[in-house]
Amino acid sequence: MPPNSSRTPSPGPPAPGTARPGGRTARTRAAVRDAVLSGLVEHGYPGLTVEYVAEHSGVHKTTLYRRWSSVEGLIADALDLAGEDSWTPPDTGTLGGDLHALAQEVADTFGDPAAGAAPAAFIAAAFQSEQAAEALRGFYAERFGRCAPLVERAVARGEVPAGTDPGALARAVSAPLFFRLFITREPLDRAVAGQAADAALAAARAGVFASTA
Amino acid sequence: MPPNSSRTPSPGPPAPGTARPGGRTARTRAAVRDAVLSGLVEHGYPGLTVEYVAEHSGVHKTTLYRRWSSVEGLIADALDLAGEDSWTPPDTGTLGGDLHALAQEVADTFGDPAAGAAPAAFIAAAFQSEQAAEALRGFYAERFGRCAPLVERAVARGEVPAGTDPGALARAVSAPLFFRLFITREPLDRAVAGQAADAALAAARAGVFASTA
DNA sequence: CACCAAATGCGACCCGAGTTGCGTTACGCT
DNA sequence: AGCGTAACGCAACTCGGGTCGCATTTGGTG
Repeated sequence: MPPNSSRTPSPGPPAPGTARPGGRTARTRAAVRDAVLSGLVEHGYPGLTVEYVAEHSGVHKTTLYRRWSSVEGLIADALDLAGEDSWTPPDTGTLGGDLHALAQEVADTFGDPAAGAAPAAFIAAAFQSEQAAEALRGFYAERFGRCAPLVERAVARGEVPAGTDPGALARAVSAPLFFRLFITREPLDRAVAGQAADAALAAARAGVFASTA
Repeated sequence: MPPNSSRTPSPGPPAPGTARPGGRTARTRAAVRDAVLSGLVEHGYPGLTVEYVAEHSGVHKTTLYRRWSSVEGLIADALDLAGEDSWTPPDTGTLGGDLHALAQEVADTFGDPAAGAAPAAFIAAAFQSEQAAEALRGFYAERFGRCAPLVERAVARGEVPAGTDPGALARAVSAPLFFRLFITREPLDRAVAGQAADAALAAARAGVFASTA
């Protein structure tokens, strides 16, 4: 089973038996996604237009509207691609170290305009289209799932209570950072990232994220 | 000094001595802001158009573009109005109670589509225009400032260490909620809100938000 | 290899957001 | 009360996003 879970009928490898998974369609899709990503870093989300993608991908405007229907659809598809990477959570030996590394990773990503443009666009697109919102939801669910081993190691070491919810802890680390970046629009430095990690760690130790006492 | 701090030259009561703070301009501005808010709850941010505001406010399209320049400008101005309310943080007698009440308030606001439409639009607009982003920044800075007494009371009661940063604590409560709402696009129930309050409380007790030890 | 359907290319068209120039109204001041 | 100017109303225009109908290519299939 391909990492692309099904969504709307439009994009994605059209189910291994149906239609034509052939070469041209795949080539088109890849070219389009490259153009979308380069467009995002170049003009940002507000400046990304379907016509730009058409020119820089060699795919006709009509085709883009037919298969992706809008800029948000293009971004949602690009998000699927982004979710297929091989990222794994840090493993420093201690929970505190892992959480700090995780927070710094987020801070560094959005500190670099080029690296942060695409993720920011994904979040912005979710305001405009339910399709993009669902893609985001799936992306983060899968991403937080990858953090489970990190928490299990900490439980095994006795750093946090048994029954600690991995997802809740992972979310607790990221939330303050994204909050500052995209809600309150405040600057994000390493001190804030460290504080977020510390706060999540303290809450986890107190058993706030443990289901069974 | 009016609660409207100055920003771009365009909107806002034009400084009590200059130009003409007169009746028509003020009436126009009020009518426009009403139309913006009703438009947001009716069509949401993606569907809010300048022309809609023109029709429902009785103010001509040209005037809107002249004074606010775009939909994002209109929203930024409406945000200033929203910041002028008389909201005060809860006071239940205990820090835990206050934080829980705060979290529930956020959850309830965004649980109601009508009440949540405008705030969500403000956040969305900040992705499109720096003017809206700065308005948001100011709004939340002022809002978190109002939470200072809440934390001071807790310090006086000995519930959290002296030197606990009020802003950091207030942010810690809201962050997980907004994170779920607008970043990961996950549903938000009362249990999650309660957990956010508990996590912030645990971190505060552990001294994570205290500057001096 | 020939055929059919899916997928793409292509240009013309429509519509609405945003702009411009000018005339009109109303506020503020003497 | 009367004047000057800021603020607003108005209609026409431009321009780019998005759509439509049809021709063309591509890939799977018997």
